[in-house]
Order: sequence, then C-alpha cells, then structure tokens
Amino acid sequence: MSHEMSNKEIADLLRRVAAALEVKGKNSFKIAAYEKAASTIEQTDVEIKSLWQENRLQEISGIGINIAKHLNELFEKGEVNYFEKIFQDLPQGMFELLNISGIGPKTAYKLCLKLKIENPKNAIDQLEEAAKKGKIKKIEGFGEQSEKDILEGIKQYKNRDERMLLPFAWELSQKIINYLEKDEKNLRIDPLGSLRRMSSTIGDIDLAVATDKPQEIIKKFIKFPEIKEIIVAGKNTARIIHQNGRQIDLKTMKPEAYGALLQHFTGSKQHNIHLREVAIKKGLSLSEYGIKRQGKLENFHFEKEFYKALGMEWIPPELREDKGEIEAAQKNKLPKLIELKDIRGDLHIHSDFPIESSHDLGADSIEILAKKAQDLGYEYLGLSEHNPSFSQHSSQQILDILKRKREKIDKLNYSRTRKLSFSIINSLEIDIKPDGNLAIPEKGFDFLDLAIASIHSSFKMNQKEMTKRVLHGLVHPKVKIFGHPTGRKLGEREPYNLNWEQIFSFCLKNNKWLEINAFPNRLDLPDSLVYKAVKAGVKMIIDTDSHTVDQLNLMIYGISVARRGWATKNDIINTMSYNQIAKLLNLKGLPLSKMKGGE
DNA sequence: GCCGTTTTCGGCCCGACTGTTTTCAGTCG
Repeated sequence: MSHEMSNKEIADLLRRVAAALEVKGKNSFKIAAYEKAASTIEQTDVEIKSLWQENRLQEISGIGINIAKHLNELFEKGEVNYFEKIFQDLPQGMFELLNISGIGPKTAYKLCLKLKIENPKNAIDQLEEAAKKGKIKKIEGFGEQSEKDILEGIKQYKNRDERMLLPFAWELSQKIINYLEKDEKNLRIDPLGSLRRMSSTIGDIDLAVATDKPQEIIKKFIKFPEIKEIIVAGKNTARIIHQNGRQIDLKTMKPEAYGALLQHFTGSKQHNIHLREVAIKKGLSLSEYGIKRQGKLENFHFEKEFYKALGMEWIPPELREDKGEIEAAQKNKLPKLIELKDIRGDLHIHSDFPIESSHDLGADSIEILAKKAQDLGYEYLGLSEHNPSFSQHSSQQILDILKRKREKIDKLNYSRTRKLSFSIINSLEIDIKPDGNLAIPEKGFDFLDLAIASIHSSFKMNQKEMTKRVLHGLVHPKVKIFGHPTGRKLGEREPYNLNWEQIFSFCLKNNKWLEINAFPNRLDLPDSLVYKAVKAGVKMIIDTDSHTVDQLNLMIYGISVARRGWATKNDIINTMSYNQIAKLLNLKGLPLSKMKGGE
C-alpha cells in the first residue's frame, strides 16, 4: 500500500513523473521542479508520510501547493490520478531503462517503442538481447556506436557496486594523493564531489591536481601500483579502474585557474545552482573555468577568491548542500565548525572485559585501549561494553559482573603507575527493551558512572510506540547518551521510526545527549538530523563505538558528520575537559588539575 | 511546478561531450 511508501519510493515516483513529462515535451522548469522535489524528499530524514499527517508537506523546500496536493492524494487513495494519466500512454519498461547510464527519458521511450519493450521486469534483458542481435543500430537516430554504448551501460549496470562507505573511499583517495605527492613539492591535490564534502557514502572517486605539467602528473597517475585498468589517459584528465573495481578520475588544471575547477567539481549540484543564481543577479556567470564578467573570463587560484568575488566568505565543503550556507556566507555568519583537535575523549568503547553479553565483545584490553586514547591526546575514555545478557543471568549474576568491572576500573584509575592526566570512565551500553525498560537491574546503576541506552532489537515498531520506548529508556538519571539514535546501517538497514521533535525536546529538557556514532556503516545520527539537533539546541557526543584499538581512529568520520550538520565545538559534549564532564556526571574522585600536581 | 530583502508574475545554472547529424538533441555532472 502507498501508506507504507518510503521516502525513497516517493522520490522514485516523482522522478518517473519528471521523466514522463520530459518525453511529452513539457515545460523544462516543471520537469526540474519534480526532480528537485524528488531529491529533497530523498534526503529528508523525517518520513514524508508523517509530515503529511501533520499537514506540513509544504515546509519542505521544493514542495509547493501542487505537488503537496498530489502527495495528499497518494496517501489518501494510494495513487494519483494526474500521475496515472501521464503514465497511461507510456511503456512502463522505459523507467527501468533509465537506470542505464547514457539513456535518458527520450531515448528510453524511443527504444521501448521501437523494440516493443513493455514489461519493466525484463526491460533491460530485452534491451540487451536487441542490442546483441544488432537491432538497435538500425533504429533511426542510433548507430553502431550507440549500440555498443548501450551494451557497455548494461554491463556496468549489472556489475554495479553499492556506494562506498566514506572511510573506505577517503583512505583510498589519501593513498593516491600520497603517491602523487611523493617527490613533488607543494602540489595541490584535492578529492572532489561527495568525497570532499564528506558524505556518508561515495560513488566514484574524483581527484583534482593544480599543475602546469598535466602530462607528467597523468603519466604518474596511470602508473599507480594498484591499477587494474587504464580507461583513458588524455591531455588533462585520466580515468583508471582500481583493483577493487572502483573507477577513479583525475582532472588537472593550471594553478591560476584551479580555484574555480575545485569549486565546480566539489558541488553539490544544488549548492552550485544556487551560487549561479546569486552570480546572475550580479551580472556574472560561473563555470569550472572561472567567472565571466561582461563576457570576460576571470581566473582564480583559490576557492577563497572565487567565493569572495561572489560577495561571500569561503564555505567549508561539508556545508555545500544548499541548506542556508550561501545566505550565511553572504552575511559572514557561517558557524565555526568543530574540528578533530577539539575532541578530548571517547565515551563509547568496547573492551574485551568478560562482560558476558549476548552482543559482541571488543577485541582489546582496557589497558591497550587506555594507552591508545592517551596517544591520541585524550583526557578520558569511557568503557561501555554491552550489558550482560538478561536471559542468561540472574539479577545477582549481572550485579556481580558489573561490580567486577567497577573494581577493575577503579584499580586502574587509582594505580600509582597510571598517567595522572587521564581517567577511565565506567560506562555501559544498555539495551532498551521493547517495553522501554533497560536491561540491567536498578541496583546495577550504582556501579556505573554513566550509561548509554541503545536499541538492538524489535526495529519495526510504529513511530508512536518506538518514540515512547526510547523516551522511557532515557529516563534514568545515569543514562546520559542515546546511542546510534536512528539505528540505520548504511546499505543494510533503514532507520527505525521516531518522532524527532519529541526526542529533541526531551533531550533538551532532561539534559540527555544524542550520540554521533562514527562507526563507518552507522554514521548515526545522520548529518541531516545533526543539523536539526543543532538548531534545536540539543547537545551531542561523538563516539567511535570501537571494538578494536585501531577503531579509535574513526573519530574523524564522526567529526565530518558533525560538521555536515553545522555543529560547533559547543554543540559537542566530548570537547569538554575531564573536569567539566566529571561535574556533569557527578563523579566522585579527584579532579585532574589536583592530580596533575603530582606529576 | 516553485518561489520571492529586486518580483504573487515572470523568471528559473552551465558547459562539455557524444553520436548522428549537416546544425543539433540528449545526457551528464
């Protein structure tokens, strides 16, 4: 039923409408309007259906009176009369063909018509068969080459990979950058696109280099040791396939014009569109080559000058999503975003302490983890293993385990050999059971400095029940953190359904913190909810959820999520010193400054 | 179809690439 339609499915429907309108040669701005509505809906983290229930559809930018009316009909009746009419005389198979790179609406329509492709289920297979039989090149407007391109496109589609997780793409790009930088001094190399903007998932890796000798750089690039295949090595650009199957593009530009190139290919698309609208009003025209003023092209060494020429301060790439950053930059009011160096501790870490949980244990000892945290310059580390399993233990057994962990941590904290500028905080990640109760006995809290409450089961409750469950789970005064709050796993599991306004106002009122979990397939809160939490004044904490010692390095990806959500140092709890945190948690024991006196 | 510290009407981003064409339409980022 349409009432169960996800945002993604609604976005797909609107894209099909846009494609259909294009085939019919309708006004291109109307088509663009449907596409814009589709992409905003796709990026919205609140369910469109619940916004509709609250009569708030038009609060979404790109949804006006008409599309709101159509969506209303969709939710009420399961279909939209106007859409059905548009689709009526079109072959349904054409929408499948749009997945093939190089095939747009008009091509898809023509192919379906000429090849009598109707059924979406086997549309691509039918197309492939026709291409193999040489039927496509005979169609007017197609030729030998386009038939070959279609076969290649189908092959790519069938082999397509899911998008890469940010950390994976980031590390690969850094490896190539390090390789290219070797023996070259002062070379400017940057990732482009969603990678430079630090989106949670990345399609292809694109890099740019500022150079007067593009040939030398490209020659070196195509000798990168991990190359599987060189697709093209031209005068100024090159494309290779990495041994892992990923495509990597390199663009070069002379240094004096590099600023515009970098800006252009960093995007996002919506950011650039908005920027060009600003430019037009100033009588300017933007492109990857620079800014045209009365037909004359100006070059830019650096992005900073480029933005300045448009009357605004430089905008950090993470903010370039057209969420108000351009207006803020015009007024010189961009937030001072949090940085990695602001972080003073990590409060969600799993050690190998035998906690006897039904969930996974960490791989490394408390001592090793504490050493690593100190190497990172942290003042504190919060050990928060999963709670001992509820069904396998009696209450007394759970209390005994928690007591043993408390004693171990106390011993480490008060041992004479420990560095005095560092503290271990005794935490626990506790399941919020489906009824909203927490999975340890009340007395167990006496052993804890604080607790993280998280959902690890029954993900499919409706919004009202799930929200009630979470709010109940956060009530206990020792529970300060709501762990990986949406429960999403990128490419694997959708977020569960929560009423975020209620969660935000509860957290604000009761001084609870939302976690930004930096684990690669979580990155949860997602950036869009961080943005809303910041606006609502809710505090957050960036944790790595490490299960091995190396994973403490993942903090940078949590930072990137926070930055994409406009978070400053003040929005993030673990930028505080140990003494400030200890005060918030009512921890007994010596403050660090006094202990430091002994050093 | 959307949107508004230039507008409730009249605008709406830009350029490259490609293949099939004799001047351009479609697609992409």
